[in-house]
Amino acid sequence: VFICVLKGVRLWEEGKSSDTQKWSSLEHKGPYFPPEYEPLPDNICFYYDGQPMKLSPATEEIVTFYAKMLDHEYTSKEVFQNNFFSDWKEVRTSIQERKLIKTLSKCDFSQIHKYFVEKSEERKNMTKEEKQVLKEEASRLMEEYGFCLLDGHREKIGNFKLEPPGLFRGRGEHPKMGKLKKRIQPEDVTINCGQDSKIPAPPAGHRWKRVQHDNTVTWLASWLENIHGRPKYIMLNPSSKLKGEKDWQKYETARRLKMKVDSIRKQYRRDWTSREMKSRQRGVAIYFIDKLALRAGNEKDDESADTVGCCSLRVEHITLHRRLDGQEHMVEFDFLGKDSIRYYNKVPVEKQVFKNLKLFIKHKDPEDDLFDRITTVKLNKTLNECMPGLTAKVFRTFNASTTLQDQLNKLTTEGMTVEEKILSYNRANRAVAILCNHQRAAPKTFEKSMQLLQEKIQKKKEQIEEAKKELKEAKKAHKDAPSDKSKKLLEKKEKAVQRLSEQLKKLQLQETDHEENKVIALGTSKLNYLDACITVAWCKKHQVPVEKIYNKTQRDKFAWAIDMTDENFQF
DNA sequence: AACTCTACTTAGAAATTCTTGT
DNA sequence: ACAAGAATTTCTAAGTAGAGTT
Repeated sequence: VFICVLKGVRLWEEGKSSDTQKWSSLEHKGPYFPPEYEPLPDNICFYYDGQPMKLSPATEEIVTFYAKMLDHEYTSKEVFQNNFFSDWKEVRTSIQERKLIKTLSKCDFSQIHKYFVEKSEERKNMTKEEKQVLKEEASRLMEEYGFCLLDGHREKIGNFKLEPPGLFRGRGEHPKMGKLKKRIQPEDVTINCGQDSKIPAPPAGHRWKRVQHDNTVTWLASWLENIHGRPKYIMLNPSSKLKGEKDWQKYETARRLKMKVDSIRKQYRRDWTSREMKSRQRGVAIYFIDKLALRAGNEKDDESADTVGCCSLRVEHITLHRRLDGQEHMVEFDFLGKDSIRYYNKVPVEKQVFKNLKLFIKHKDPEDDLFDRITTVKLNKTLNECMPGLTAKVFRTFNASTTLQDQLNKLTTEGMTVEEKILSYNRANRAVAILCNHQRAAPKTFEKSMQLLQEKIQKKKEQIEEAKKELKEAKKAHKDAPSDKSKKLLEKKEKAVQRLSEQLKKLQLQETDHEENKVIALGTSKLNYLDACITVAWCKKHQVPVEKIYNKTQRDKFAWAIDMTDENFQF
């Protein structure tokens, strides 16, 4: 028995080490700690109920966090104010502070606020030389803390600076907004490094929480963040080999799904008519994930914003329309997804899906789960049985990359200029961003820049009118009294009209592009969902320099694809 | 099977730097 | 040379999902 157990353990360990060992040597300097708090100068003061009040450094620091945010919308929210005030209260040590400060509305941070506004103004107005000094300082820091040695290679770290203390700003209606995010002490930090590497030195007079040598994980340091008590990590930059290989693997999994997707689609359609409710729900859920690129929708606690994904959709998030906009069996989705970004969509669905949805919502309240018989865990288990490595999120990657490839094929033609090809690429990229619902707040300068563009267009149109008039005159002159000179003039005027028309077309194209990008964020899909091999192959096939599509960071991240992809690559 | 813990990817906002037109 | 606007980088929150625990 003993031998069997021993063998079992060995086998398990070997199995584990062969596919979960992430590195064999790892050395780094540990995280960089943000600078200590610098107390306010004596002439800058906090006022309570009209009276100046000197605060202890600890409470003063917290007050500066709030004061700095004063002209941000956040500080006008009651939840934010209450969370801030109660966390601030807990840090107050002096009896005077505890006794006196009773309500936020009597707190006056305006002098402190003004002080920081002026400070940042000063920063902006620094001379070139002063800025250069700062830049060098930063690059020295990067040089010292920004890299690690992993398996003998110098790799860039993604976030070597620890997060400074401040007030927590959640996304959307977050119940914890305004809470104090505490300063991280070395005693909070776990270091992970190679067994025989040099152990990073903690700041003088301090010690690490723990030093471990676990090569089954990729992080260099971790701590528990105090708002939710979740772990945070210091990890490598996407340009690293470790991350790059993982990224490549992700797209290879998505490509395997391509081989399997027909049979999976057949299966979920079959599930729509299953005797079992859970199979029907699973079938419809996977259909949504596949068709609409919805996220899985894990359960979440109520200590965060109320957002949902597919499996956590509630009855109130969909409306069924027998007929809508001239189409049958329409489902109207309206819910807040990740980062409280609104998902709003009206989609026609198969009759059987419509019937099922009606069934799922029967006798339920608006706040009940739409899919009450399934969870993301069960759903992923089913998917994994269809194909090893398949989970809900693979569908997003698969559908995003497939869409890019299809759109690129559709939108690119040989006669196009490089500029037109780039526009096509952006269009294809945009189709993906829309599919994945990647939105952003409209840029503050949007209206202005749009107006500017429209003025330019108007001007161009006037120029064209003018040029046409001149052309007409030239024509007439040439007809009345033909001569070499009149002919030349005519040709010149014709060219001018043509040139101006082209410029107008370009401006109008720009206008469309700009308008369409108003609330669409292209970056997220480009960085996380689109197999870089598709882009690289397209660039090669159509002689578009890859730098026109990928900036430096993106080229670093996708080095693996740029190196190995030829123009015949198919996703 | 529910719950907890952990590790990793994905996300938009904000800050910073670069580019462009004047 | 400089200011405005665009592009890029930084920051860190918020997801997904696997594994372990009860």
